[in-house]
Amino acid sequence: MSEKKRITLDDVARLAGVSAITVSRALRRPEMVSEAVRKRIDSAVAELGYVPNPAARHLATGRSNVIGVLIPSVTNNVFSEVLKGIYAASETSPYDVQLANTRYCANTEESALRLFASQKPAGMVVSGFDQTEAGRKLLETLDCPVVQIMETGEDPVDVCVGLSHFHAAEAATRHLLAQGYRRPGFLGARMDPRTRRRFAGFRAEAQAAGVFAEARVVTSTEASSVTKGAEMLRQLMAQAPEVDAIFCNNDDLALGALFEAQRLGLSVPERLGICGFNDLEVMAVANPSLTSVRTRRFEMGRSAIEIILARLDGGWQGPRVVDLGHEVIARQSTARQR
Amino acid sequence: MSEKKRITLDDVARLAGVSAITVSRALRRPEMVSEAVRKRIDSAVAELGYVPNPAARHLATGRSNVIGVLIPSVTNNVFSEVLKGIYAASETSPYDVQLANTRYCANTEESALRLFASQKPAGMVVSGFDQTEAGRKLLETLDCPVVQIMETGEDPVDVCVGLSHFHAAEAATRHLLAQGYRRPGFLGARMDPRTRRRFAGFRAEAQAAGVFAEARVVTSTEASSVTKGAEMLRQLMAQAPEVDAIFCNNDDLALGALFEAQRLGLSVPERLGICGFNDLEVMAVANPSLTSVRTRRFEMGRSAIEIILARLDGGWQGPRVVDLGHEVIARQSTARQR
DNA sequence: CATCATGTTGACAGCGCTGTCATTCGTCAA
DNA sequence: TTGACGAATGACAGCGCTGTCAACATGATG
Repeated sequence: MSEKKRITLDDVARLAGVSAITVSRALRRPEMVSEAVRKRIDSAVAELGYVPNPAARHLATGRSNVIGVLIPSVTNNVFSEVLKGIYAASETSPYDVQLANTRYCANTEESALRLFASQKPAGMVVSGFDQTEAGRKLLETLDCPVVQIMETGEDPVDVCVGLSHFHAAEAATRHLLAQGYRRPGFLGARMDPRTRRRFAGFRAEAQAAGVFAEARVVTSTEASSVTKGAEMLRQLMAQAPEVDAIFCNNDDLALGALFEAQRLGLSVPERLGICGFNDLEVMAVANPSLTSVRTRRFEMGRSAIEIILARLDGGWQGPRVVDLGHEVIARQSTARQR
Repeated sequence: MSEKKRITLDDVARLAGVSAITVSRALRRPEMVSEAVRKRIDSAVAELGYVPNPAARHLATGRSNVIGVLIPSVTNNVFSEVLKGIYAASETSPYDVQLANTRYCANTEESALRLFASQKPAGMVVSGFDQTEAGRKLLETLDCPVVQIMETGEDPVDVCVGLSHFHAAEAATRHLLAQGYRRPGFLGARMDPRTRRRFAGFRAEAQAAGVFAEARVVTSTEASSVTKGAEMLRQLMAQAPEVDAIFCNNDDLALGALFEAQRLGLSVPERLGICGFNDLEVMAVANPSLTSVRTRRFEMGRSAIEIILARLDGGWQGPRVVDLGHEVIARQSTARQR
């Protein structure tokens, strides 16, 4: 019943009455083959249901059709949006996306990178700018398009697509101050490089206004989560009860903080203003709805792939640094009467 | 500076003073090579930083090192947990996971399957039992371990790991009834096969108790989301205001429904009981905390890969149907005074 | 001492494809 | 008419690895 034998170029060639190499050309650069022959080949391909063997192609060309993607976490909501964009853009391309999880560890990233390098990827997508030195060098010698996502930076390996977390956090803090809050605090979990830059933005803005206090900062090295947000708010209220607003380094923390504030009987936004980061879907629906900073995660993933495809196709005319920007979405959780 | 040349088996062989094939063996079946030679080879490998070329191996063996994973959605929280399990279990193995998105469409799934088939995957993970006929046949002739995840079924292609959505929904409904709710409703988005089975479980249990009413069912073909949950509750309250409890086909809907209930001034759990499905992390922290049905999604992903690895390694002694079960986690949102 | 099983190593071909030539043939200018 | 040239096609080798089988050494056996 099931024919186990693989259908090869030769089979197609025989059926079409041409040589294998011509079939190969007809498939890859149809313009090099006369129309008559191309038609014969196309119908032979269809008749036999021929599918090229990527491994053989890889071996012959020394190039794989893999686009490697290095992200710190598969589960984090933020990255899952990015991934969605990546898959959306790559689906119709002849390239395969291959994911590796760096777990927020530069060394893990480096070894994953090394593994990808051995496959001669068609392109690479990596998160941020905080590679190890060897990792960075590896990326530079990879000889394929490399897109750094999640943030913007001065000197990308090749191209980067993201936003300035520092500026975004500044804007969020500015919003809190504009709403009349005067004793802002900060909740930050995981404290990866981008979280740290957000903290720096918060601090810079708060210090400029003369309202920064170390006691109103609660951080954790653990992963962020809704539960964590609740815990951290409790801790913050214990150590700095005067706090009147919080900037959370992401939406999970903000949501957890909201729930906990309700349990503690702190009215939001009157007694406590809450601002998250990323603007996950839940923020708009929560009760009260939660202020957040919108980041364009889906677009980040999508353009990363689109840039790679454009590069591979000859041209990418865009700039080396693509800033997708940010937008503070003010909602009930910071809508205090001034 | 950067040596572009690939290091091959031959290079290692030359340095170790043996033939290429011996190096190949030392790497794949060390027990077939004498200890002295193995040591020389190992140090040559280390010295040169040799990394095997998977494409060449694939071509020579006719087998790739790819484990194909077909899931309906990359973003859905449920699958991201499963993915995490998959990545966790495959990370240390020599196999590469490759993902394809079926978008809840059997035809998309079939063509992805066809693509994978052409790569001779080492193993396949697919979601559920609702393949097209051709898809099912393809899986059967794939000649590699195939694990169906997300649900249990009578006749898996090979092995399946999941739970009975019907029974889980029955249990949730039983819980609502045991809490004294008498006019239960159902909120269901996306209505994929598993959602439908959950609905069937809800209906069966409600009908058995004589409390099922078609008017208290709200469904949608759109994807589920927190926003959707809010919308659907509003619709339900409009068309069947007598409803006193809802079973939501997943947690996003339940959370959205909770927020909307608060906005509508419906007290939870007194006026309205809410039960979700999957027990995402947020359920325990919400205020009030939300009852849900815990499913072991991480384990599903992990065991799928473990089963494949065991199969490839010679033996998988376990059953063909692995039921990971379910557990109703009762929380405040259904804790009504009887 | 011949015989044989066992353990270790190597030679060789070939997986399916493509890069690099070489070849053929028709066309057009001189 | 001739030569030159470009377009279309093909022959061949080889990408890096492994399956198969042969060769060899070793020590046990009769």
